[in-house]
Amino acid sequence: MDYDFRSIERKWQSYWAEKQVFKAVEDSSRPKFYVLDMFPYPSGAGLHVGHPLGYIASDIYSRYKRLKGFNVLHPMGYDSFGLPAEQYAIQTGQHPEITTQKNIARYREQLDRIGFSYDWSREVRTCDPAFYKWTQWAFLKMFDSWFDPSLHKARPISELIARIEKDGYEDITPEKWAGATEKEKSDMLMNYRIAYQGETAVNWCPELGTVLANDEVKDGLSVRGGFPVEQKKMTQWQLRVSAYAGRLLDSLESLDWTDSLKEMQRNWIGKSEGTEVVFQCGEPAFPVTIFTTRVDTIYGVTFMVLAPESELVDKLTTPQHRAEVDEYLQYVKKKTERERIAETRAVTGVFTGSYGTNPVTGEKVPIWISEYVLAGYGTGAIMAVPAHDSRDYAFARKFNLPVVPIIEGCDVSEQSFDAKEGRMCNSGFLNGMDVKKAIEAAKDYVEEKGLGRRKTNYRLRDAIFSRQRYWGEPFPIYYKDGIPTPVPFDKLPVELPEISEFKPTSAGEPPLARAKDWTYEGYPLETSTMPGFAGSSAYYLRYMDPKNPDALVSPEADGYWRNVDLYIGGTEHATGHLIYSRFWNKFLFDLGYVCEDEPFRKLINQGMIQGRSNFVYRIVGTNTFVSFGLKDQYKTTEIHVDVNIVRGDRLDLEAFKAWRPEFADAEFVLENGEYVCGWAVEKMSKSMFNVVNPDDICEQYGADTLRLYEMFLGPLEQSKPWDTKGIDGVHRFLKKFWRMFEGLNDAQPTKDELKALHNLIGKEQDDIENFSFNTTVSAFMIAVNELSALGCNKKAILEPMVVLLSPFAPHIAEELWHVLGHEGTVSDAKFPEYDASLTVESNCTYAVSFNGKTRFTVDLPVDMKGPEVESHVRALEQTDKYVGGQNIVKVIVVPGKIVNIVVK
RNA sequence: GCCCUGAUGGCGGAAUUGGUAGACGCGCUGGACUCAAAAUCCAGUGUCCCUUAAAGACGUGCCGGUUCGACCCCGGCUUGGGGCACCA
Repeated sequence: MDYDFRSIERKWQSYWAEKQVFKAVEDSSRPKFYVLDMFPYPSGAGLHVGHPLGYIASDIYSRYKRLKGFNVLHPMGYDSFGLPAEQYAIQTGQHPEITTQKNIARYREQLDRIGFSYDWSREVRTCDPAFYKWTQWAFLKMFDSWFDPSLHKARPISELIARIEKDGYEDITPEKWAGATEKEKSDMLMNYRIAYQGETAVNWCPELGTVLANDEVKDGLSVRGGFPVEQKKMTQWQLRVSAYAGRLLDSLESLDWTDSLKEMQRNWIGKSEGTEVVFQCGEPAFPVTIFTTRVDTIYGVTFMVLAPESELVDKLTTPQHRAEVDEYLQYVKKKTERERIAETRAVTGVFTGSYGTNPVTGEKVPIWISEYVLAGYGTGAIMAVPAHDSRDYAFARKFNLPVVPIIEGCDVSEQSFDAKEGRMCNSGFLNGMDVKKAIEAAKDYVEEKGLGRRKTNYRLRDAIFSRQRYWGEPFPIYYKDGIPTPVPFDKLPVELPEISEFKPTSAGEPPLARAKDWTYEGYPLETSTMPGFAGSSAYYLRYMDPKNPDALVSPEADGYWRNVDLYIGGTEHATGHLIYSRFWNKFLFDLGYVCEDEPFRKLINQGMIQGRSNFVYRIVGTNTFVSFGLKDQYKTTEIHVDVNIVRGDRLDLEAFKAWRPEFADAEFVLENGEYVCGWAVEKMSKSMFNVVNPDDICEQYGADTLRLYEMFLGPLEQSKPWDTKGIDGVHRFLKKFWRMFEGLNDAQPTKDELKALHNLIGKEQDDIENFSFNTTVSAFMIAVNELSALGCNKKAILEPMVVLLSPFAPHIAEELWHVLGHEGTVSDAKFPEYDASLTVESNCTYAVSFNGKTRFTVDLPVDMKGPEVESHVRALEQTDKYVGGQNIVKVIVVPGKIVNIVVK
């Protein structure tokens, strides 16, 4: 009987689907385990062989956990709102809904062929109104909340109102509040809401006609599409993510994520502890607060700088300098973000004509304006210490401002001295102190004298939440007499309206402005939509209770599944989705809707699978192609050739002629009768003709082979090129395993057979827990080689082997499970018990050497590990028989060979 | 510029974390089976010296150090990948 993987896989895939084998049901008698994949955006191109890598890994882990007795939740869905579908709609007029549904169907088909153990009854789609109802709900909850800085958590806005009415809050007195109009009250509260509307400089992408979040922009270009992005001041919905910066940073500690990913988040959040200091500025003088992390350098201040966008610019510009300043502001305004990056570190600026007073020295320093100071960070104003800050230094040199060093012996003739080391000088009460001490002493001094206070700043900005687009969640907000007002919860969802065209209106309004009757109770609804990350921020919660019409997730379901135990996905979401989701979850946690503060306990980033491209070499001016080894004898051009007509770097000549009409009459210069192609590792993409479709692999080798091979390719977290060449090895292994079931018998296993099996059990358990799937596959091959060399076809050995294989190659495992005479499914089996004593021989004689010379022999159990052997030999030492009273420092064992004893 | 991260045969990669470097797979070479091919099986396969073997020497990007012992730890480079980049 041959290994007919096609019919086996078809059979078991439909069995799993019909019997709903992987349906997860809350069950408090069993421990839960939640394994999640980052759900895909269903693009038109379909899946290539690189996409399922993480899905296969998470599936193996899920199936393994099931064998270990866990109640596993392993769902899948689609992140189905987004720009590509809408861009496609604008070009073709095809409704995004239609293309999205089509792409989802195609994705599902491809996923199903690989044999995943998803509970499809829990599928979610972010573009489904029943799903985005809860995205809108969360937004309204944020609108209806404020961040209480004394509690460090979100509270209902009603509590803030009560507090204002009673005692006032910040600059809102009870009298001011009582006398305000509805509109004025709404404006005041906007400054505190977690979801709020505010005017800020935003990333505006004219080509896409929308604003973008910081993580959606790279090098001044949009991540989607690569279009230029410029800074523009606009009123937009925003989420007060920055309020959570401290908590997002602190609880990073508790997460089981890779260091590099945590580091990326730390950098993105960008905590810096410093001091705010007040300088009296202008004429007549008024206070200006600056932020610095180096108050200790305050004696070295020789000028101040304002951001061009700062409100202080206008106040501090003297009439004599007005024209010059205006000209500079115009110049800055015209520049796009991209130009700013292109002219890196071009030093520009202008003098305001005003002076500020150093509160410590009483000295007057000039106030300048420069684009190197950012309006959005700190206070938009700085004190400049050119001797000890490289940016201030460059500015001082350009505009001939004085440079005053305040650290003993530092040389500032060529560059600034930025290091926080040395001894202070020229600094009054700080003189003689070590810099690190001086930083603290200066902070204390400033606070004591009432000149300023300690302050922690974060780089993390609030998230811009509006997109001037169609294919996203509509805001449940309408404008009643110009006041943003929430649509009541029981009227959610606010469904996306049908529109005729998906472009912005000619007046530049978002596409929703085209919708007929886009109103609520006669008032206009918000016309922008939510960004892509809105729908993906809480989807993992919805999987816990996907059909619930009354809550995002019921307290029962949430209390059982709690949070994601294992999350697998790409590193590209490090500063986007993974920050927003954590923020979103913390917000819901504050309000008591979820029971865990963090959404993803452990996170693994799978590496990318790159493409391996092949090339042919056409002799210039001909239609003759020369083989790789001979190409240097001719003048050739390198042409990408479809990797699917190349096998082992040998070109299929007939397939090549049929590939493109222009190659139909191609001629070849061969070496040893073959055409050898060149190759290179590149990104997997259509244009490189190196895309390998998982469907083709499933057709040719089967899903089990694909799964094993993707894991065998290398460590999960590492990027590696796909090379179909090696796949025969794992396919051969499966065939070999299959053949072992011919002549199955009930004989008692021998010791060697048991050893091979238990070695594998131990190895697989360790490896899977460490996500080292590639070495597990190797271990399997070793075990099967050993067992087949022993001629083993005994049930007692093969039955546990089938269970061990089932997470990796589930289809063949199910089939063999039935060959062994079982009913039901192998996923109901138990993971075999590991008996360590079986994997080793009882005793072994070692030569004991000291400094390379054999001293004596000793009998030791071979499974003794280093420390055990050490204590064993130490015990021998007590008898004074072996080492002659010398002190043993360390004992090293190499099985079957030498024990090296280090003595003192 | 700063922060992560990697570098091991012809190739993908192992190495119990300081203890036999190169597991496993691919490829290659030779052999068995076959009229032949495919499939399958067996043997060999880091480099150098050598007709071969034994034996030996060398060998984990480079230079140096610690150690009885280093792919692993320390210092200094070279280089691939990723992230951040006027954040005061």
